[in-house]
Amino acid sequence: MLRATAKRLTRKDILDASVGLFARHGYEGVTMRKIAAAVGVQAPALYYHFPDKRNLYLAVMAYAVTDKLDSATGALNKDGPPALRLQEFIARLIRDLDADPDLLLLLQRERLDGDEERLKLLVKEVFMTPFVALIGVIKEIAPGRDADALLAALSVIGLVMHPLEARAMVRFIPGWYPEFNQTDRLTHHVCELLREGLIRQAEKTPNPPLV
Amino acid sequence: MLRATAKRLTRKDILDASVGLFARHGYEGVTMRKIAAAVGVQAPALYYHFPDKRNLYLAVMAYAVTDKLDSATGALNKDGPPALRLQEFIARLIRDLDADPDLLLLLQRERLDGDEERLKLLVKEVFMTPFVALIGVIKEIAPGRDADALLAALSVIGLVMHPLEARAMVRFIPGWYPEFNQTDRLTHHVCELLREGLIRQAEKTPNPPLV
DNA sequence: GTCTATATTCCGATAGAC
DNA sequence: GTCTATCGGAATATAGAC
Repeated sequence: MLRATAKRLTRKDILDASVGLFARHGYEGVTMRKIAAAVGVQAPALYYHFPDKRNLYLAVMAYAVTDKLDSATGALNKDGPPALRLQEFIARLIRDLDADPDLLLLLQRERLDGDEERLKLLVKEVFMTPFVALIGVIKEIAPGRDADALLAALSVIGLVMHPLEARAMVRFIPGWYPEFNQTDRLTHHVCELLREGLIRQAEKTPNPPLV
Repeated sequence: MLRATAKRLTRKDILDASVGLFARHGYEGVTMRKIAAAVGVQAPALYYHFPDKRNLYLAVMAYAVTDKLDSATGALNKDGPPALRLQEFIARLIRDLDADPDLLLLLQRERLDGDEERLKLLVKEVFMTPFVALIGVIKEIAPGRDADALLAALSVIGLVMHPLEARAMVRFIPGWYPEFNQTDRLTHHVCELLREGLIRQAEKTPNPPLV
């Protein structure tokens, strides 16, 4: 019940109440009645503001993702050494995704449920600009390997998103501690992995003994 | 219509027809009628084999994930240098996830929709063993950094899964070519990233010129 | 072991009063 | 701009014939 006092609904009231519901339960798992209850009205009131459920969902998606990657993207377009710009991008992306769990959930759901048209639109309006900038920075960092820059950009995004996406499950792994959820720790780990790799020490130790 | 000739249904017929439906549309997006249609029977026939929709879904999950990570896990437990075991694990995991798109989709959906109890069970029955083995190998590779081994294991999984999960969207990025879907190319890229890092060249080039 | 028929509930969406 | 009342359809699940 978001409207304790106000009498009239605004479009934004409905969107604010809907984002979390669609993020947690998905499009099919949310009903117009439940949205209405979350806003504090009866279901038909929603149809004054949105023509149908699908259009409400599309508006929610647009509302939830708009400008959310701008800060991280800005780090890529700054001046300075590309390696530092990349690390600042990672730090900001982790910070912003951690601060907005609904955004992370909606992106995952859209990846699963979006049809070709919706996925193409999401890429065009949200991911294209940061992703292309990320590829550019990676090409600056490793000029000789342009062909793999797109895969490397995907790897960076995966290093950032997967630990956040896996939070609900990984806490059941033995050896997990709540500190692993700290964003600065994840940022530090990802940046160090990108700087040092993971299995360089083994390369330096020729022929480890067979166990 | 899977049963062109056979008269009687088996439990396995229903599971085979259900896996793809739940993977593509999610629990709420699939109806007992649609499952029945895919099997080639009327909906009530399903209730002879499963008590309700929820139990059918749980059986589908168990059926879809059982033993699917055994090959990759086996690579971790072999003899030999840990760095090679890790790379063989990555190669097998990418190969097996690529070969079974329904598995990848179901795991993502369960991560989003599973309640605490179901997530805990999934970790215990599916992810615990390979994940702990992966952590062990990583500790062998980088003995000095045990505290970060869990984060490193998460990173490895993210490097493998994210490019596969993002396939539906990444093809709309300029510069993408179908060859990026080749599993051996992804495997090679991930292993090289883990060996070499991504921004080492920049470290070796002190003070790159400001653009 | 599967069918037809159906009970019950809930869905998205509309009509019309206020 | 929101309400009550309701339509038409589809959902899960059951009953009972065969």
